[in-house]
Order: sequence, then C-alpha cells, then structure tokens
Amino acid sequence: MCPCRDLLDMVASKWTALVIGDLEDGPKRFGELKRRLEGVSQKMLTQTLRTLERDGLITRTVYPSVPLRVEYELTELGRSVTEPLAALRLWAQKNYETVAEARETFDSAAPVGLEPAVTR
Amino acid sequence: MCPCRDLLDMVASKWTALVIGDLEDGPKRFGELKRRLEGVSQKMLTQTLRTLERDGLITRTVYPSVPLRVEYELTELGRSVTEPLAALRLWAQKNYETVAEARETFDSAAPVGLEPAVTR
DNA sequence: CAGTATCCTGGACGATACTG
DNA sequence: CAGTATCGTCCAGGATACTG
Repeated sequence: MCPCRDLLDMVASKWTALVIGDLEDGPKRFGELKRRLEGVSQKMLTQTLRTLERDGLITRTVYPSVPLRVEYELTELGRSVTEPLAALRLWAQKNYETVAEARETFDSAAPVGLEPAVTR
Repeated sequence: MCPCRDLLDMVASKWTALVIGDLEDGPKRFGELKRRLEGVSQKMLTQTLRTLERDGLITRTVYPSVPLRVEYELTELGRSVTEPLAALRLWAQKNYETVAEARETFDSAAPVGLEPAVTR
C-alpha cells in the first residue's frame, strides 16, 4: 500500500495539524503552545511534539536556564508540509457552511421511505 | 474553535481520503470500492460512504435491478476537496523517504546521555 | 449484491499526581 | 517550567453472522 496512509495518520492525530499551524509564525515554547491550543493535555501535547520531532518536522531546543526553557520550531521539512495543510484549512473555511447545510438536510430526511401521512 | 477540527476529523478517519481518491476517476459500485480498497471491512466502507454522503461529498444512487446495484459518485463539493487532498498525497510521496530516515535516526539515538562505555 | 446487527479489542485521549 | 508516570474511559475499527 502507498505511503499515503502514514501521512494521513499523521495529520489524523487530533493535535498535530494544529501544532504545526501554531508553529508557522516562528518558534514557540511548550507553555505557549499549551495555552494557544487550549484544550490539549500536557500528555497529548508532549506526545504530539515527540512524534513531530521524530518525523523530522520540528526541532526541540532546550535552554538549561532556570526555570527550564524549551523551544519548538519547524524544520525545513516541517515548513514544507505547511502548504498542503493550509490548502486543506482554506477548503474547510470556504466549505464549512455548505457541509453543515448538507448535514442538516440529510439528517432531517425521512429515515427511509416513510410517507408523511403514515402515523407510525 | 475553528472548523478546521471538523475537517481534519473527516480526513482523519481511516478510509475517507482513500475512498475519495478512488472516486476521482468516475462513479463506482460498492463492490468495486471494496475490492480496490483491499483491507476495508463492509462495515467501515458503508460507514465511510454514509458519512461522505451526509456531508454532501458524494451521492448514492440505487438501481433496483436484480441483483441490486448501488453507485457512488463525487459531487461538485466532493470534487473540490480532491485538490487539497492531492496536494497532501503529493507531499507524502515526495517526502516519505525523508521522514523514514528521520525516524531511524531518532530511534537509534541514545535514549538519553548514555555514554558508549557504560555497560549497564 | 449491498448492506444491517452484534460483539469485541486496542489504542487514542483525558485526568491526576509527581519530578528535575 | 516542562515534562514523566499511571490509571481509566471511550470509541474507531475489525470479525462474524444474518438479510432484502
């Protein structure tokens, strides 16, 4: 099978795309990311960041000051995935309404050939 | 929060992107899709198709012949998401190797400051 | 052929507590 | 501050059996 699946799994995990999005405008500290994501647990943020680091999409830099300071930054590779991701986001923004309407229509449709007159 | 999440969830689910990909070159029957996806269970294929239909990305047409015949086809909206998705696939193909190497490097790195001489 | 109905499992994800 | 460790939950997704 194609490598698509791996990639899709990458984007799939709940926070990766958001993290990458937040890193687009420069490096950020762990705490900053945690605050900006709002809703993410330390565990998931850490895990997401580790995976991204492992995949070579971001770098992790530790400044051994006190208190500790860790910065995450997109690599060249990381920046390159930014564009396809942005395309997807753009599509989302443009078509969100349409999808929402489609859902309403679909959901309000008779569950299956149930005539209006039929009382049940 | 932004609509991105909804969209990402959409792409995230294991088969949606693949199904859309398979429908790019014209309508397909349930069985065709099942064969081409190879590995998908009826349940997941059905579920994926229902969701796509609900979101207005595909249409479901039943031809009440015997045996039954059902065709799925991308809608205009469905075709429009094809491009961002293709961009992602392209990125995947181009960078798959790089990511794989990054992973190897990362994984073979000393788990943390363990000197070569240390026998443990 | 194209589903629906059930049951079950693994892993994603969250909450909480502790640490260098 | 930036994590690690642990435990518990939920549900996506697979296997199997049945049906119009």
